[in-house]
Amino acid sequence: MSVEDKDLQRPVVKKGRGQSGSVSRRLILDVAAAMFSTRGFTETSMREIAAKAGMRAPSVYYHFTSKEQILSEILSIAIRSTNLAVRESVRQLPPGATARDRIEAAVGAHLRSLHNNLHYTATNVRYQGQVPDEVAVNVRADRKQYADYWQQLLAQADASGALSPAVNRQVLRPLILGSMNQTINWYDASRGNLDELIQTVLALFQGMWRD
Amino acid sequence: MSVEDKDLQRPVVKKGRGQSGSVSRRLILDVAAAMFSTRGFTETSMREIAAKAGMRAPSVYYHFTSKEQILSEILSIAIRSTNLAVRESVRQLPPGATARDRIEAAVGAHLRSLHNNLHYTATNVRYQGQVPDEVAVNVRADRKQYADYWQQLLAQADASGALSPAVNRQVLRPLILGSMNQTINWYDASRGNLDELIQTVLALFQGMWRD
DNA sequence: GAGGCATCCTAACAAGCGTTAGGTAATGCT
DNA sequence: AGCATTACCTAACGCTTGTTAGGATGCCTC
Repeated sequence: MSVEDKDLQRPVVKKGRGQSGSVSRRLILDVAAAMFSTRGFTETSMREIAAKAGMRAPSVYYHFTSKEQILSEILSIAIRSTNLAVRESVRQLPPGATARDRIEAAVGAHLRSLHNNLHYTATNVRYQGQVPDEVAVNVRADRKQYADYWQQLLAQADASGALSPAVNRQVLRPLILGSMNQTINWYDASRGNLDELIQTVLALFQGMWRD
Repeated sequence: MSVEDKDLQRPVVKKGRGQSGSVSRRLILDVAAAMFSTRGFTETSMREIAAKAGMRAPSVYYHFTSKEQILSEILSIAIRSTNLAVRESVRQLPPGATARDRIEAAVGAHLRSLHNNLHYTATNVRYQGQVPDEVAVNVRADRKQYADYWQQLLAQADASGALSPAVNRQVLRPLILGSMNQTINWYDASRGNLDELIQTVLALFQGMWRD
């Protein structure tokens, strides 16, 4: 499953003189995500985004009301797809799964989601510190929801006595999530496949468990 | 020891109509680092940097040849000070120190250096993926030198059989360094003091060691 | 006290930015 | 055939940007 699959159910109707509307929209998001994640938001101009999408800058405004809306939508897609993938992977665990099983499944799903929709998630990681404008209030809500889910996973593990007493509960979640997110800056297939990365992360983090 | 101490040996001479030259220079670097790390490089204008340094934009060009030179200098200061602090902390270890002792000392020194000169190092972490222009060739050299030092520490640990066979050697170094660097995005004193963070990181990474 | 240098200033430039206004071509519907 | 709608276009706006040119001011030296 790629980033988002809505408006792909009905056969795409094509009017106008260019592409179908939803196709162009998605194309703009794709090229914008690619440029935002590599060059940066302010460093990428609407004219460049438009050019890579096969149109001129003002035409982009037919699909989006502003440059910031493009960013906001990219961030939402990134957060929601990861959120969904992680929850789904935990949900599919067998009934007898322990808290540790759940967290390890979540780690794998998070890393897989990160590197599958790399441009979207990399944009999100890059602009997690601060979104340019106040426009992204819903983005902050999405982020909080995902953070809360992890907090819940960790709280369950803690309650079941699975966590090592040596790790500070206050820093564990951001430390784990930050470690995984940072991999988008350096990891590529030349360092081994994704499963190897996941296994190494799980092995490295073994210190979080009680013995 | 703060970020850099050169031109503080001779008594600062004051001519001209403003501050001493080296004082203004350093002030510009400080305010620029603060703004680059929080708002971003392109998002920060020369006029804003100048205003926070108590002058007008063109006056900045008396001290620096371009905006990118300011960034380049901030990055160099960040990398070199961390490089120095980490090597120094390893060097001060007692003679009988193991490879694991050395790496754990390096982890502590790296985190301490990160959060001591936060604005400089945060700027460096933020723009590690790609420095805006080709100007930063020396920056890349500094980075490589530091990365090589870590590679050497890890190679020694591996040679002495200290590393767990479960961790992939290809990804260990960027994974560890990235995990630590990412802490600048969320860690502050409200989550406990720095020593607690260091202890938790060391505890979390326990999985990298054999048994 | 005059010259020289260090440190700032004002004014202004060209280029690029996000965005708006208003027009045009291509398709589907009736 | 004609109309409405969709999806693009060109032209241009006001604004901000990094940077340069040239000048003023204050301290130090002789």
